Amino acid sequence: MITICEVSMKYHISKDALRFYEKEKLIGPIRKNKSGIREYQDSDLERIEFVLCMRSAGLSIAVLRKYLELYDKGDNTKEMRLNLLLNEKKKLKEKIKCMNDAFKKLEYKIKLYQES
Amino acid sequence: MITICEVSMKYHISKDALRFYEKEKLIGPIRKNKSGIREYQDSDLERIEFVLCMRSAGLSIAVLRKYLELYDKGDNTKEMRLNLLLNEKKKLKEKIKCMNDAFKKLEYKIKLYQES
DNA sequence: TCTTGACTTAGAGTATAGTCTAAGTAGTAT
DNA sequence: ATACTACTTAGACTATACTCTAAGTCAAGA
Repeated sequence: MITICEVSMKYHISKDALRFYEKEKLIGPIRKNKSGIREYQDSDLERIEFVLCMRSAGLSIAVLRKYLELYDKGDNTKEMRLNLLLNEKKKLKEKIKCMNDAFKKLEYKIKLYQES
Repeated sequence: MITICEVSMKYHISKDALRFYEKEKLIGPIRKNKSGIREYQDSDLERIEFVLCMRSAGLSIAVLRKYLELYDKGDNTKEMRLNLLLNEKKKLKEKIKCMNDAFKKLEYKIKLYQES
């Protein structure tokens, strides 16, 4: 049972973003106390970690919602989920390759500056 | 002397984006013929390649404009340009590391699916 | 009791990076 | 001459992912 403020600090993400992710069904619905205040459980935190990790990899809100929707539908969506993940993995691999290439070019450009 | 259509196909980028980059001062101003049609020179293409490469690395339009602005101002902006590039390189390195971590987690997740 | 501060909501606003539309022009094909 | 196609412009619109605002509730401290 940890508050939105604590979750926000723990993961360096805004409270607004946490509520936004909940509205977009990436997490939650988070349990609320009698005053309507969110109380995050350990299971919520795991899901938040997963979402943040995948977001940092560039997976879109829409793709994550799709995945988590399937997940919540149960076991017979496993193959669809796997395919979705494989597809995202492929895209991510491309992207990383692309960024590595750009990184090398940037390094080279910097080297030229430092030589002159 | 190559047309916007050819440049667009060569680099797999829309004609709108090419005009947008020009408006944002990332490229050009591109020479135009007496009818007002753009005619891209080799030097334009080099700049386009640089811009696309850096965009694929995640450098923002604003950062690129800043860099190219300094570049067009001449030699005494060299140190500022170098610092700008070093800063972007640092950010890029972080981002790539972050994406690699996420990639590994994605792979692990996929492995779990494939084992079950 | 009153104020303070942190929370709540719905919905408006922002930043980034294009993308699309409308209206017009120029050169070519019939 | 007329139609067609590709180009031009300014400016409106879109998608994504938040971020902010306004109005209100609740619990605790002075």
